[in-house]
Amino acid sequence: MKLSEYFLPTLRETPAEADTISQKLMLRAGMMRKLASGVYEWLPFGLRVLKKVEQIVREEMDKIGGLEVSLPLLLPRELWDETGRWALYGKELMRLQDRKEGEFALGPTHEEVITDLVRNEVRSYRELPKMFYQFGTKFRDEIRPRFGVMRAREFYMKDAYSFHATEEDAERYYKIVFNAYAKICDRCGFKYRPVEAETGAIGGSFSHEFMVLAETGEEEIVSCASCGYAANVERAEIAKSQKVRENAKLEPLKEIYTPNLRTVEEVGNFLKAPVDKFIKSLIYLADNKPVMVLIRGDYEINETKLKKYLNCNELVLADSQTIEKVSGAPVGFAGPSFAKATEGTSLPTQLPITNYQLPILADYSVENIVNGISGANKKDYHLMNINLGRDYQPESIIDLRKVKSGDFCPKCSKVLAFSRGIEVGHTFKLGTKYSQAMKATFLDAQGKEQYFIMGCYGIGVSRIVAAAIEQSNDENGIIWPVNIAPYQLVVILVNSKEEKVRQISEKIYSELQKAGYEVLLDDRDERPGVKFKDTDLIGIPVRVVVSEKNLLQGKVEVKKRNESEFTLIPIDSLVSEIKNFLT
RNA sequence: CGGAGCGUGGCGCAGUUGGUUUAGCGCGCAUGGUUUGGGACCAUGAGGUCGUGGGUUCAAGUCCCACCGCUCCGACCA
Repeated sequence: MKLSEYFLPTLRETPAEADTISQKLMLRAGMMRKLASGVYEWLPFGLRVLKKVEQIVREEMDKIGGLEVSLPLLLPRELWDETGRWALYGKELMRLQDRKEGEFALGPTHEEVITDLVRNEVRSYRELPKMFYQFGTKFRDEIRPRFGVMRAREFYMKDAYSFHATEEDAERYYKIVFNAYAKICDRCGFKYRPVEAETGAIGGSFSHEFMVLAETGEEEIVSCASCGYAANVERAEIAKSQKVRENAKLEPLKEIYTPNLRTVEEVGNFLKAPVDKFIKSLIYLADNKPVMVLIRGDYEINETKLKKYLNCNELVLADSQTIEKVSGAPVGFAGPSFAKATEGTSLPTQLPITNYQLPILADYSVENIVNGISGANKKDYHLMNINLGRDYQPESIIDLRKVKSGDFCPKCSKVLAFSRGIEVGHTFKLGTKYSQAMKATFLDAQGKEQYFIMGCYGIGVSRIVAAAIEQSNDENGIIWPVNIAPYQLVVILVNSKEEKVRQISEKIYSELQKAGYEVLLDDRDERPGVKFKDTDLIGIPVRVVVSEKNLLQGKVEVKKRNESEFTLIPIDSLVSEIKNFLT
């Protein structure tokens, strides 16, 4: 492609809207433009990268037996009612009506559609397994689109769905997809890590996310260098600590006056007590029903774990009125014990120790707190020497904690390391969640009706493009990994008016093309500085500079984008030597 | 949805105590010329419903009201 005939609107200045590196560089390099919040146009140069990534993904899907299809974007409500997701998916689902007021959604994912197709067309175990995949635009009305195409409302994705006759086969195939995803990340030149993840709105029994490692990533992950355990922090389990409270001497419960002291920190300073003596009592509304959750003062609740345990759709911290209503005290004084003690006295005057109107859940971390401190459910009072079993009793004691630096690996007890990543792929083992809801069955070898066992597997193709930039750039611009570079080579004419320079460059350009390379020819009537700056900005892996000076020796200059040194190569051997620069 | 901010040629911005009545600057763009190894220079020029609607006023980019859009922080979310 000759740049003089191309459309590459590069920008010298960064548009004010951009915050992340990839977004800035995609705008500056003329890859995309924004049409609305979270909605982008892909320009020729950007689309070329997108298509490169798409092709890598397609090849790897085809290798593992995937069958490419193309499913509609406009999805009728009825299908989504079958699985209940019309109601459950929430505001993220873009909804619209047709002229007859029929309701539709713009597809955010296609489990319903593909399951409908398969239940209508696949009857026998003999036809299984089958894996269908597609590339297409997905719509999700993100609450806050950001980071350019990384969290957009409309984005380009590969989604795949597999159907199996048995659990074993589904798991066997899950591993195959997992390996294919790793291969895709390898080919895209990523430093990445697959991690255990939560299944979220898609559902299913287990899942993995493929994280491209980047400081700027949205996701936080933990990993264990010793045994290889890796998980999204949302998911990461906590190793249960040893019980130490046996034989501990229980001091009498005391009520103490703590005027206007609400937080663990304030009360801790006041009482000169360490934070790990505190039982933090949080009141949540789970689908509008209040629940109290206990955790040690220096830890935080992992709301994903809590939500999963409660099996609720919506989980929010309760508002102050609710807190006052259920605890009997303003915010800051709630606690798990509804036993009564009077100030200065040593014994509870009255049990019961639980309040049955308010279910109480506790994290493992409170189990070992002996003679702890909590709110007294009374304005300006806290309780000292509160003890599990004697003064309060949660319904269950489970893992509700968010991992924290210094925590140990749940598998091998070594210290966990924290890092950040960009989620470019997600694999789910779905089981029969969708096939049961949609009555999708086949006949097994015994002639018996069975539900399909399913898996689903997504890759954010547009997100991969941004992730690649996020992971590989410098102050001058993008540095494309060779496999997804829109062009591998650029030939620059130092002075495009020099007849000899022009002739030789055109010749080199066409020879390189004939040799199978994707080449840009910068034949614009611009000064060399402009061309060098643009070449660096758009990140072409190797540049060939043709100048009058070097032509005198019959040579051209070849330089890799990520190196500062160039090499002079005789024109005659350029085509044969160029491959050494592309590794 | 809560908090904050912004909206002025393609991009980045100034102008906002109302009043040089033709709204500026830099970049980019067009034409001509000089240049040609890291974002050149000179000259000439094109390009603006000052986000939208309403109001106040002799007079509104500037003040008031409403709305829309965009961005950031948070909550939330594959």
